[in-house]
Amino acid sequence: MVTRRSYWNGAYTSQTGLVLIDVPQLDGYHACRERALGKVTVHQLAKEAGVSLATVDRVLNQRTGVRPATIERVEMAMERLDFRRDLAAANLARRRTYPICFILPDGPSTFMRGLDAEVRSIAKHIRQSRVQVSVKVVPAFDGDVLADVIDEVDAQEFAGVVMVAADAPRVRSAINDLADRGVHVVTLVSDVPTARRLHYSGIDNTAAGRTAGTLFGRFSRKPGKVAIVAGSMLLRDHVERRMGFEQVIRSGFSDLEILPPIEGRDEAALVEIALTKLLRDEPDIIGVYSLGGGNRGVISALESRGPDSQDMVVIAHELTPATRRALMSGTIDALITQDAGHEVRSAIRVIQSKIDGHPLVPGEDQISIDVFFRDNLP
Amino acid sequence: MVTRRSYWNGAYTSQTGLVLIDVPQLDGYHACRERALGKVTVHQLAKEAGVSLATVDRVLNQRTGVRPATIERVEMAMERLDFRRDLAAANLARRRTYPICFILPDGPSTFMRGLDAEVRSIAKHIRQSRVQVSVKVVPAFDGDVLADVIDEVDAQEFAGVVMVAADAPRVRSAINDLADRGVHVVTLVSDVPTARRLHYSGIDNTAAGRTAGTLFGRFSRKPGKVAIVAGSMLLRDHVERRMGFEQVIRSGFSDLEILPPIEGRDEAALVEIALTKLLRDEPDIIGVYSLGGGNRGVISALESRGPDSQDMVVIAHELTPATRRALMSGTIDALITQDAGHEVRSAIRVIQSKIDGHPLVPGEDQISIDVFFRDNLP
DNA sequence: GTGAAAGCGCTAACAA
DNA sequence: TTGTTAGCGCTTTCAC
Repeated sequence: MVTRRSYWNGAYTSQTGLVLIDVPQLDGYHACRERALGKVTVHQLAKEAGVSLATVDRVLNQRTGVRPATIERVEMAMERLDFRRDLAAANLARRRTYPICFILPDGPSTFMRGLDAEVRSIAKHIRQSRVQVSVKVVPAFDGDVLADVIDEVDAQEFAGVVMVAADAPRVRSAINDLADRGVHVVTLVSDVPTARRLHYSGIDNTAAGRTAGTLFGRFSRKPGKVAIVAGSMLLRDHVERRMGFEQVIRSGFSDLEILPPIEGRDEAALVEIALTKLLRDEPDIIGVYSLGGGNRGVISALESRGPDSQDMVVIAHELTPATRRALMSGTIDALITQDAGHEVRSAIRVIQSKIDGHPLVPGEDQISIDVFFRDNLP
Repeated sequence: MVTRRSYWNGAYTSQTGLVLIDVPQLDGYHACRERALGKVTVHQLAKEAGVSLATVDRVLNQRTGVRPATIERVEMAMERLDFRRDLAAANLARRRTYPICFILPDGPSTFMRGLDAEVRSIAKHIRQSRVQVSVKVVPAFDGDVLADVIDEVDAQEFAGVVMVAADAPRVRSAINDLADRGVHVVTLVSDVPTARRLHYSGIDNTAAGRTAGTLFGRFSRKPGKVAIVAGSMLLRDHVERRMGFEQVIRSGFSDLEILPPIEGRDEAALVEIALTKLLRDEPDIIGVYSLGGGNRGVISALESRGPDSQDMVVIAHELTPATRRALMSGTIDALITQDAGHEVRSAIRVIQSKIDGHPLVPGEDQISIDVFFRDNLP
């Protein structure tokens, strides 16, 4: 029998070098079982404190009308019994539901259509957990309509609103008004950091742009010009990606010159025409960075040029059937993406835990930037 | 007033181009509110079907002892009322809990210590949702002890077991036995694909290795040799990463020669000595790929060499204080990582939904490969 | 200020 | 084969 210190904490003894700890206390092997069976309830808590259920509940929910001395007694008892209230039971008794509204942009963007589909799919799957999801679709690239729609949201009807937010002044104040009406607002994919939204569920787009910049710089083998293709500069995500990209290229790869962006409003045909023209006019272009809108147009423009495009460095955002194909064929070198499903689920959980008044499990709100090459496509 | 088809589905009419849909049916603006208020319960269902609560319950839970005709009647009523049972209420009545045991490797690995801490933190945060997490720590790199510990798991005590699994024959059969005893087994970080585990919660390590290979190949500017540093080849994760890496280098970057791996068992000191020696003996080494164990040793070996290391391509796995610093300082060029918190939460959810007999929300079990450069560190 | 009692939506004895 | 009834753990009237 050997006794030794383990690397992390505490000591253990056994031939197998095994240790079993109940979380968070280190009270030995049987801790788990005891706790599992002897779940402490409000009844036991009331008995221990020598008060009634109602009083326990008042203390638990910090309601008024309880003598300080009584509060003290209940809290002591909670401490002694290691009481934790059962959230599910509490919510059942409260008949609490989570009515959430998603506001998503309409338009031809494959990414946005996918996001929409994701929301509906998730909505369907979580209806048994009292989450009721509605979806509103608004015209893309129109901050005023978006602001109108936000203004129209009935604060009695929805506890939370999740939106792909355009960063326009009217939108910002509409978000603030909505928050003031007591609705939890979460921005999705594209943020309005200066508005009083509860949370932003999306990637750090500046970091994503920097990632694209690093990849671009290190993949390219000769000096030259870089074409940028954007959807619109109304959504902050593209603005930030471009900024991050420029930061890295300017500071680390000064032999590359970034051209002014083509704004294609997610319309593949427009993008294709504009990019084809640009590639013809500027023979020094050594690569393309597509911020996310109109990828199909980028791909067409590149592929119809033929072998000239072969040694171009092409980096794009979002994983769609088109970009996947282009990545496999070599037209695109790397894809920076975000998992729309993660973002939607995370947004819902943030609102849920806010309503529950229960802290979010740490990290539950983190959305990471995915990078794909032809070799690691899922 | 304009009527037009939207891009995704159905039609909408309004000046603002706004549409509000309840999921999943498109039954107009008020659908959400109606459903929110008029939640269908087993009582209403029983009344509608003209049977008792108990019978409804029998049908709902597919218990025996109900006449086919009665089943039919209840199911028709469910259909008619669009009934969905409230999972939380059901689990409350059942007094269902989720006792889950994590089996994690001991040892100096910063990643594993972080994983351990993550499990404990998450465990603490989800206790109010009837999830009871225990942690066992076993010596790393010892398949036999791991198998013993798995054999010792009490199937009455734990509904699920999550483990960082060594891929050894005894471990595989221990997992199968455990599964046969009715315990849901989830592998974490490193898989045993041939065992009857319910799920693997971790990244695709072959794809991760391929990603490393692509980055390495494209970042390197001259032919030469590549040093590989591994923890141990008992865990499948390192084996697979190496395989993926070699695939890409062999097929796409044939001017690079991969050296046999250094096995450091996560011991920084050992790794440092071995790598220092290797770098001295093989002057043609143009870069290092560290599969994940002993990164601190890799960094020390590289940094103590001084300026010679500057133009080396260095790719490593896992984000720790040491690798973060090295990435910032330029010693490491890219980091391939996994989010331990995501993996742990995902593992728990998979087990929970299995116990609930409720399908997992799609994508909830997906773990993505993160790629970090100095420019996009979180 | 405090307590008794009736639910929340579902399950599970135990009868019938 | 079916129904009645008493909970699960917590909240919430409404009395005292």
